[in-house]
Amino acid sequence: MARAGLNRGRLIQAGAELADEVGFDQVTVSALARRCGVTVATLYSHVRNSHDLRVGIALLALGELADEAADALAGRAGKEALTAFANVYRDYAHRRPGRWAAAQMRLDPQTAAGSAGVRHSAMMRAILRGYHLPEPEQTHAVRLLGSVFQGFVGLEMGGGFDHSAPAPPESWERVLDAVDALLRNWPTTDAT
Amino acid sequence: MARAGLNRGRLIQAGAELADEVGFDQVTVSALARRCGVTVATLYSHVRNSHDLRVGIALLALGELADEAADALAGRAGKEALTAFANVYRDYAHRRPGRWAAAQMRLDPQTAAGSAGVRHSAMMRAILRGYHLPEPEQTHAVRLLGSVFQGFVGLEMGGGFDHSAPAPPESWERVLDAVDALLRNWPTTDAT
DNA sequence: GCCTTTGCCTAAAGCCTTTAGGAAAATTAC
DNA sequence: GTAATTTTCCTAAAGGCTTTAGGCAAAGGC
Repeated sequence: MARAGLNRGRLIQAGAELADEVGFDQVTVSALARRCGVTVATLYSHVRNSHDLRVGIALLALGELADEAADALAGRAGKEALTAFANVYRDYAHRRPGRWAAAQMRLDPQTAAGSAGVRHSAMMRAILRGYHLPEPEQTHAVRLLGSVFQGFVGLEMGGGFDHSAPAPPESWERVLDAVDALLRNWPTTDAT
Repeated sequence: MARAGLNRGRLIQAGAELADEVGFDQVTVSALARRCGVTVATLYSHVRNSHDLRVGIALLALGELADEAADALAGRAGKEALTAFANVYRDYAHRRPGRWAAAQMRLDPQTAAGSAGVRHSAMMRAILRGYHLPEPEQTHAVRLLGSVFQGFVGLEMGGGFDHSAPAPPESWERVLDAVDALLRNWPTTDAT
């Protein structure tokens, strides 16, 4: 019967590749079975259901992203760290669009807590240490960073920048400059 | 036969309500037909297909959002304008989660050009006029604004802030303070 | 009252999901 | 080396959602 030797890991890997090729929302149990040269029912012995498959891809993506970010962060601090980290996100989104979309999936609290998502916020906090923000402001700053990265890449990928002139990379650079400047000069609470 | 008197407009309106109730990706032609007490095939005389329906909801949402934003902007400038505008976005997302998700849909260039999306960027530019940025930087600033708003609300809605302490509204306020400060003190290109 | 438009329906084909139950290959155990 | 077990895969089948084709009936204009 010449079996392909599939298992959960291989399947999710293949699912991630499929996502990058055709888009995350086109990742269906049927399409994946077709791609693996196997009947649909087969996949259900490796994966609980469609949602489980998608969550698997999301966790894979979050892990890869955290690994790359950790690598990029090694030995860097300040603006250099900020830029390196941000570029990992953006580059990953361009290089693996389907996986990146998967990483945006809403996960239930349990799953999220066990995901590489926690590593991500830890790294953002590490970057912020180089900017010496007062503690109560750190969380706000982490959220700002996440918002800017997520927001910019999301808009860029979604074609939100396709109608105005400057190419995204130029804006990206200026946005990172701006965020760096902001972190170095974080406004105090009593500002009018 | 006691007909309900449906037409495209009413259908898209109902679709928007359905989206807010069960989530935008649960908006299916079948579900909408069920909700309207009509057979599935009926909807296909009002709407080209599933995608067309979703695009319709997206355009409705973009229009509503632009209207509300324009209202909020009237008679305001500077930080007041920035805050009012930003709050319209965030409030809308909370009040109409399904529509907000619809508004994030990727539209093909044609459709996007004819949508209220252009009003949105015009309003952002109007806000920036109060900050007197040099022209080449304006577009970058518009993109930063969009990124922050989109990013923050997206993360908040996606549960990305559920695991750390301060409630989102507090961070939102601080983030808006920070963005205001940044716009008032936009870094020059030659900064190291 | 007739006619056109508009709203709606039945029927049917195609694809995706998911479960149930069973065969064959690969692995392990004696 | 063979027997038992586990793993991988399959056929079959039921239920949903999408979309097209063709036709009936209500509403409204003339």
